[in-house]
Amino acid sequence: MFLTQRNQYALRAIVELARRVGTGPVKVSEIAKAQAIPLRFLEVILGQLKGSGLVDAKRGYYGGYFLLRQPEDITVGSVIRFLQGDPDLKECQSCISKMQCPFAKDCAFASLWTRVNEAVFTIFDETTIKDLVPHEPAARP
Amino acid sequence: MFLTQRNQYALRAIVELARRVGTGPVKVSEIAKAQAIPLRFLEVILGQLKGSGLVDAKRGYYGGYFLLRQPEDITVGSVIRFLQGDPDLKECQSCISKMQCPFAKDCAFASLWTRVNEAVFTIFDETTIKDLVPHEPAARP
DNA sequence: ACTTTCTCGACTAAAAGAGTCGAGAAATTT
DNA sequence: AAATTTCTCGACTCTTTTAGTCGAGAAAGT
Repeated sequence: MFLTQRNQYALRAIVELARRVGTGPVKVSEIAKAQAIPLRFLEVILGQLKGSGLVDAKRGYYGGYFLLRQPEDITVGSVIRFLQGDPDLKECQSCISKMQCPFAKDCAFASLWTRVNEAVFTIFDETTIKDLVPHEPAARP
Repeated sequence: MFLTQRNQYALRAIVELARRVGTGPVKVSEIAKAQAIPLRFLEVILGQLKGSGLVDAKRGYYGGYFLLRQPEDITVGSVIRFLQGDPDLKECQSCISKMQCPFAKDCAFASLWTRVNEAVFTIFDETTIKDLVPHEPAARP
């Protein structure tokens, strides 16, 4: 509803990396399998994610992807902001014409969109990847 | 960002009707002109909106669309909910597979989406169409 | 009758989203 | 060095969604 399939894949891929922190680079194929994401598509997505500075990759036999920060230091907001490449939220999306909005700064729609956006990102910014890593059910003694 | 062009048209059409409350039915062509919305497209949109019980129309010479409630009694939330026809938010959009999510009710993603959705609709539900009607700049004395 | 304006369904076009593919480059192993 | 593994890059296709159009018909008013 708020995120495209692609962006959810990206988020889940990062969560998968977070789950495996400390075990060395994780192969795209492993992530794809664990998260049931189409392999070739995931390659593209992870390639993009490298540009964010949040993850990096290594090639070759022991290659794979890994996080550049601790899961608790990566917010969902930062990931989403990177993926969406901040759109011109300054522009009132609902005004008849960008240049002709007679109410400019006080446009009621603009204010509404801004408030909604802030509410959403408040939540995204206070949620970290660590918060999204599922807790394994405690092993039976 | 959150609403399609179409749904923004719908909201703006309702706002336009609100602006003209008390002046009798408003023709689609007038709304289209005032809000710079493609006429034929707006016809479709308003046709759909009739199903919401928020607006109704009358045909013929003095025909046009009009609100069935006061602008302050129509929330943005109710309009959007109608336009989007509530999607299965109960389903976790981010789990690998709808039926195979191992964390079911406690899935961290599901909780996140729910919270975001609630935050958004809290704002939408406390904003009425009246709030969106622009205040005419006070006439010079 | 005649005009106006909504009404209905089908239809087309454009854009975004999802997913695929082949060939190449860096690491590692043998 | 040769073979293997795995990431890398750009282009490409397929599908779905969104946007927008159109013609003919039905109610309301003059």
